[in-house]
Amino acid sequence: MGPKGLQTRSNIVKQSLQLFSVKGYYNTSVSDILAATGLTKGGLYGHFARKEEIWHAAYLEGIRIWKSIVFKGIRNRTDPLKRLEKFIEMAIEMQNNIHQQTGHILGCPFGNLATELATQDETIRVRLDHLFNRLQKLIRDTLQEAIDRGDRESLDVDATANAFLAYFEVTLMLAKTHNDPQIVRQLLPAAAKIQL
Amino acid sequence: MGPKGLQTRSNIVKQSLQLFSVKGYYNTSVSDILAATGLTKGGLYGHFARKEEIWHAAYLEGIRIWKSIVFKGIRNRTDPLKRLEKFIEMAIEMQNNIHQQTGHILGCPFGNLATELATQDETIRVRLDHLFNRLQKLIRDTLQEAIDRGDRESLDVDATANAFLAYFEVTLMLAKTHNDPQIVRQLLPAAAKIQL
DNA sequence: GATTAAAAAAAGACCGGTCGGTATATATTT
DNA sequence: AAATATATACCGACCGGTCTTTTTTTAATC
Repeated sequence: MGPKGLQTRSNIVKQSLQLFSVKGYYNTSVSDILAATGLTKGGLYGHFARKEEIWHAAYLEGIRIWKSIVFKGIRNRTDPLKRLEKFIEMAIEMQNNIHQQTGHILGCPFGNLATELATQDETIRVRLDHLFNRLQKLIRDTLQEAIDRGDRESLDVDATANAFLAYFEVTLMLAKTHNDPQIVRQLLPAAAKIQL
Repeated sequence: MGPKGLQTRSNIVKQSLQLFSVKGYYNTSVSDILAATGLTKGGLYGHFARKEEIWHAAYLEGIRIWKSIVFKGIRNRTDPLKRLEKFIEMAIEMQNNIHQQTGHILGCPFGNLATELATQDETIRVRLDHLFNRLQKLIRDTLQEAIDRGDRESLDVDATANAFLAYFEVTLMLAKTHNDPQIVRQLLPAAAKIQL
């Protein structure tokens, strides 16, 4: 695979991620991807054998991007509670960016996937289950670290981590139905402050 | 429309609601509905002109059923906080029933709709926005009633109502990815107790 | 730096199947 | 007998995917 091929493949993944995020998996057709990339069938299927494989590559790319954004402002911060606040900030910024690009509030891409595909595809369901478990563990560990450092009085780490995730997901969902980027800015930090 | 027709129509709605709930809107084909009802195209399209109309009827039926279940154990209770607890109980029971029938945890049907269709269909998005606003108002009013009665010390009604809804939605979503009806029984009341 | 042949990439025609939806004829209720 | 309900056959469009041909890129040679 030469440099040209790699670039095209990368573009397929990028455009597909956008489409799957906005339209969902079933409602995104291969033709949509062709239109977005400017390719034809032959060109596309030279890179991926099935639509499902395109989705998988886009999924991995989505996680990569998400990590890079969310953890960008988090490294080098020693205060664990500040890390959680920064996490919220980055999530808000991310939604705003996507809103500017697409005109839509998309919500949490992984929550969306869970909703659409968890009852349809067992492999995807298991993958998402792991993802959410890891995210919950990350939040729990961060809270525990805050307690150990003495930044916080003791609290129910499990319940608080669940609450944190819950605010996060549902705020994004409500922002989506409300179709208003402002509501994320208002709801998410306000709700998070109850627990932090 | 004679009694026979009414019964057939009712069955179409019932089966479609089941299918849309499990498979989502785009992934449910008219053929799926034909197979579930035992009808043929002619029979079906005598009752509904478009797939979208079937969905709309199923949506209204879904709200009707949801209300009947959730409010069943709520009427005649004067204690507002007990009503919220009963609300949670009924939601758990509902998920368990559906799990027994379908083998799946489906999550909140309205949350699912919001996720799949809010960015696709503006009419549906607005409808769901109203629905969630009403639900949030209902929770706020119930909390305020508890305060007014002196059952509860003063609290941030807005934030607590948002938290309540958040726990509710996200617990159902995690139950879906975890594919375990038990987790609803564990997570939902535990999380709710933080606020109530 | 131009020439060239092999390899990679993309185009385009085509496949069977399914999509949502229609028109008309036939049963079945009323 | 009239009205209602259902079956059957069919429509064009699009679905995801394959196959063969053409173009373009790549790397080695001069």
